[in-house]
Amino acid sequence: MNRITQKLSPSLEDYLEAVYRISLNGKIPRVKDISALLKVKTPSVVAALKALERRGMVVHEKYGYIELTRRGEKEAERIYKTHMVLKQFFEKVLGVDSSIAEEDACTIEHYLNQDTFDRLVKFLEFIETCPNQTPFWLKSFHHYVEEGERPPGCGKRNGNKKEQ
Amino acid sequence: MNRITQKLSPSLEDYLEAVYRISLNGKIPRVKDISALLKVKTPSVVAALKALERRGMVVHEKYGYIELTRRGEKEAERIYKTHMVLKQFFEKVLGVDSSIAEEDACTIEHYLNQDTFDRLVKFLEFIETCPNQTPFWLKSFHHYVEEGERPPGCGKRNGNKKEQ
DNA sequence: TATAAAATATAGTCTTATCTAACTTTATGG
DNA sequence: CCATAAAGTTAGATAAGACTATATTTTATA
Repeated sequence: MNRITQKLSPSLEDYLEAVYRISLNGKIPRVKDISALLKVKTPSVVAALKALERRGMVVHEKYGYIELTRRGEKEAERIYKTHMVLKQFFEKVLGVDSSIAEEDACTIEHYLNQDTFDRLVKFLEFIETCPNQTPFWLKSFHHYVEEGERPPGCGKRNGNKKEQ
Repeated sequence: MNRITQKLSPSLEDYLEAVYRISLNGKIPRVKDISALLKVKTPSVVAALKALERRGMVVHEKYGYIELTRRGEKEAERIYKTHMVLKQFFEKVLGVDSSIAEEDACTIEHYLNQDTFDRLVKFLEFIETCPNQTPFWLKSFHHYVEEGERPPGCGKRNGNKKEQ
């Protein structure tokens, strides 16, 4: 049976990511752990691992070890990074609850274009490298969300010079 | 056959949105238009319309008119709004190309939590209602993306007072 | 170390969503 | 007004991804 090169489906990406995350936690990934993490039954896991194996992403010996290949690890890393970036954005920028941010990140990670991802990374970078701990505009936005109006002094700088 | 109340699948949401968008353009939606818009074959459209009808979202008479129900229109509106908000964010904030922004919006619209959506709306609102045409920080971000470094004077305000 | 329990695997079913091929209805231009 | 083209529908195939029920293997324990 030849190897399949096609892009992974969202579902298979989830399984791959699960293997990766369990490994990150220092555990040896078992079918049961994956099934618990993704809330699916074990036969679904076995089927998915078989599909991932056909795609050269994991090695899975019957009743035995589950390991990422080089390719699988790189791919899982990419997905996981996207996940973390999205979660960070939802939580830290938009101020969404941690659990909802997690949920959204978990689905959207499969659909974000590379370019969009790159720019989102830059956006977070831009915020983090601000000379202030948290940029004033971001504090203002959070104030705006909580109070329904901009804080005093927000947007009083550059442009709109008449008002300064 | 009883009506199904379950949430629509991403695929059905796409069909519903397609009907809505064609109607918005002042056209009477035809199977062929939907198939062209979504790049699927006409039998897929017919099957989807049947499923949407079972869910009380459209009325479709054989060989005849396709119309949104009240419920269908409300739902389509919600999806379309999400689409537009996402596209706006990708394009205007992140600076992603129009076609990629469209593509990402088109998939992600199906997966965004209400709360995340609400905050994204507020975020765009926050930007649009800035006393300046475009907030300084947003210009700075775009500069940062283009040039690889923050423009002079970025982040020199409030907090970090020692450096001011 | 035999056996029960836990983990894993297989077989087979169901649903969703797509397709192609073939058929039916509607629209249109001589 | 009717022949033919265009549009729409039906039937049947296929693939993915989940499930249940059952079988098999491994592990733990009495």
